[in-house]
Formats: sequence, structure tokens, C-alpha cells
Amino acid sequence: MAGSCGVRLVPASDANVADRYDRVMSSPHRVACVAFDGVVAFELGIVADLFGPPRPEAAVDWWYAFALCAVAPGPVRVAGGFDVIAAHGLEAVERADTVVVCGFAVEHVEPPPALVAAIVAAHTRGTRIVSICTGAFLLAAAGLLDGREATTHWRWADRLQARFPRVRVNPSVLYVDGGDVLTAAGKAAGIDLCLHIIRSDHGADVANRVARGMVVSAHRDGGQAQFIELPVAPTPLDDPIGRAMDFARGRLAQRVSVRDLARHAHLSPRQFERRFQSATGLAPGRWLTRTRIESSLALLESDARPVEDVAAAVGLSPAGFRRHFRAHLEISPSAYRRQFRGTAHFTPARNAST
DNA sequence: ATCAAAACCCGCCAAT
DNA sequence: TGATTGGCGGGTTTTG
Repeated sequence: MAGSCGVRLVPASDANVADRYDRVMSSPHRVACVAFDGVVAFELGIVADLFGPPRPEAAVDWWYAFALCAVAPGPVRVAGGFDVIAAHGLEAVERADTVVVCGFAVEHVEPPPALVAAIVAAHTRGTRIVSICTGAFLLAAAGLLDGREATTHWRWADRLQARFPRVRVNPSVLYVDGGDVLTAAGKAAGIDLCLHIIRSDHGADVANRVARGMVVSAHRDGGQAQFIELPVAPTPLDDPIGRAMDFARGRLAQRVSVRDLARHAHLSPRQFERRFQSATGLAPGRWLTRTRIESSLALLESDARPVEDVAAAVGLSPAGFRRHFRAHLEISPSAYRRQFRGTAHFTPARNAST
């Protein structure tokens, strides 16, 4: 336990704070992240970084204004044992268009009732409410998740369900978009949800550009099941595109075609094309080859299998594999293997192009 | 390295 | 009337 490690993050200057405050007043969309003692800094950071700074690479008319707020302006002791300064009190929640609640140690931390009340009031006014990780416990306690599907960190899913039986907890997705209330699974899934929000507000292209800037994958899928130690009941994604993606991942070696995917999704090829494009910002064929290349990386790193076998395992001919690999990574498969042998898994953030 | 065939992508349009 | 859908044409990319 790091009771206090002496680190202290403070606003650069009063002028800076005033400037942000003005942006909060003038931006068409204000995101308020609520903080209280014991909140998790990592997730605060995600939200602050995605919605806070201007993002020229997004190339959009407007960007979010971000405000960190607490019951009252001032320092908040985060879970890591250092302080962050909330520049705003609850009035920022009142003015927000989106309110984000980050995770906290649910067994030791009691969120301030005034804060919870402010969030409920905001929801009643139609404000979009978002939780990351165990932040869902706050929303559930406030009754905002009653009768709804929601998710949280897989390690806490059982407890969320037990404590709030009226919530339909889905432990195997990265996030749930319930329209006015959105919940993300643990930790980094917050990035996925924030990108999803940007995707719904600004479109897939913008989300892809932001994702690239953050060096993360723009559209992770497959849920958080892959991170769970104990097997959970597989809950198939109910949207046809997500299903098709799962389907494709499961049989890359069989050389699935876009036509196959469309058929599997029960959509006409043209319509599948369109839906896929708008969901991921990528044409299905391009996504397919990108997925093939990405899944080949792990094989190249961990296996000594010949490149030809790796190619076959991801459904490409040797020549095609080498060609695509080069096009994506600007390096040959064998060179990649030499370079990354024995190192951590590496996933390139090449999404929008190709 | 080259090339024909196949697959893919996407604007457009008419029909729901 | 506006949104969604499925088919077509044909330029582009991929395959073998």
C-alpha cells in the first residue's frame, strides 16, 4: 500500500484552469469525469487523455471539453496514493453532456452521496452516463442499471450481479452501449469504450485516427473473455457484424471470403459491406487481411514453424502472405521473426490505411 | 516479374 | 419523405 508517495499533480497555472473552464463553457460537448478519494488514476488518465486535449489529427469541427470534478474543487487522493486536483465541483456535472465514473476499490471506498445524487440528477436530465471498470458499482447502486445490461471488470462481475440482481451483468464483453448509460469492462476496456463514444459522435474515420494517435487498436473485439482465467458462458455478440468477425477469426485458416461472412451474417454482400464499413471504418476484405497478418505475428514470435505454415494458418498463400506482411509492416516475415523472437507481443496500430 | 481471372470495393439507383 | 436495402457497373486489388 502506498499511503502517500509524495507525488502531486497540480494544474499548470490559474490561467490554464480558466482556459479549460472557458472551453467547458463553450464546447458543444462537455465531458465531466468525477473523482473522489480512492478512484483509480489509470482510468482517469484514459478519459482525460481521450477527451481532454485538442486533437488536431481528428480533423473535426468540435472536440470535447473535459473537466475533472469532485464534490468540491480541490485535491483528491487517488488509489495509487497521490493527489490530483479537481478544478471543478459538482456544477460541472450539472453542465456536462457526458459524465464518466471511473473504477474504485468497491469494498473500501464509499463514493460521496452528493456526487451520486448529482449523477442521478444528470441522468434524469438526459446526460449520457459512462462507467469504466468498477465504476459500474456506483451506477448500479444509484439504480441507473436496473433492468439493463451492463458490464464491469470480469473479476468483479459476480459480485456486481450478486449485489444488484436487477442488473443483467454481461461479463464477457468489452463494453455495453445502453444508449444513455454505457459501461466498460476493466481498465483498458475504458479505451475501447471511449473510442466507441468517439465513433458514435464523430464517425469511424475519426475514431480510427484517434486510435492511431494513441497507438491502440481501433476496434478490439472478441470481448474480455480472452482475459478471463475461468471459462465463462460464451455470450455471442448479437450484432451481425460482431458475429461475422468472431466467425472469421475462428476459421482464418479456411480462407474465409467476404462472401462467406456476408452469408454468415444473413446479409446481402452489399449490405454487409456497408454495415461493416460503418461499424469498423474498414472494408471487410481489408479487415480480413489485417486480421490475418495480426494473428500471424503471435505465430511468428512463439513458433518455429516455417513461414509457409504460418501463412497457411492464417489463410494466405506463402506469396500472398509475404506480400501483405510487407505492405503492413514494411518488413519481411522472417526478418520480423528474427527481430521479435522472445520479446513481448507486438501489435502494430495500422488501422485506417492499407 | 508478369498477366489473366477472380475478388473486392464503392458510387449510384430503384425498390421497399 | 427519409431511411434502408439489394443489385449493377466498373475501377481497383488480389490471386494463382
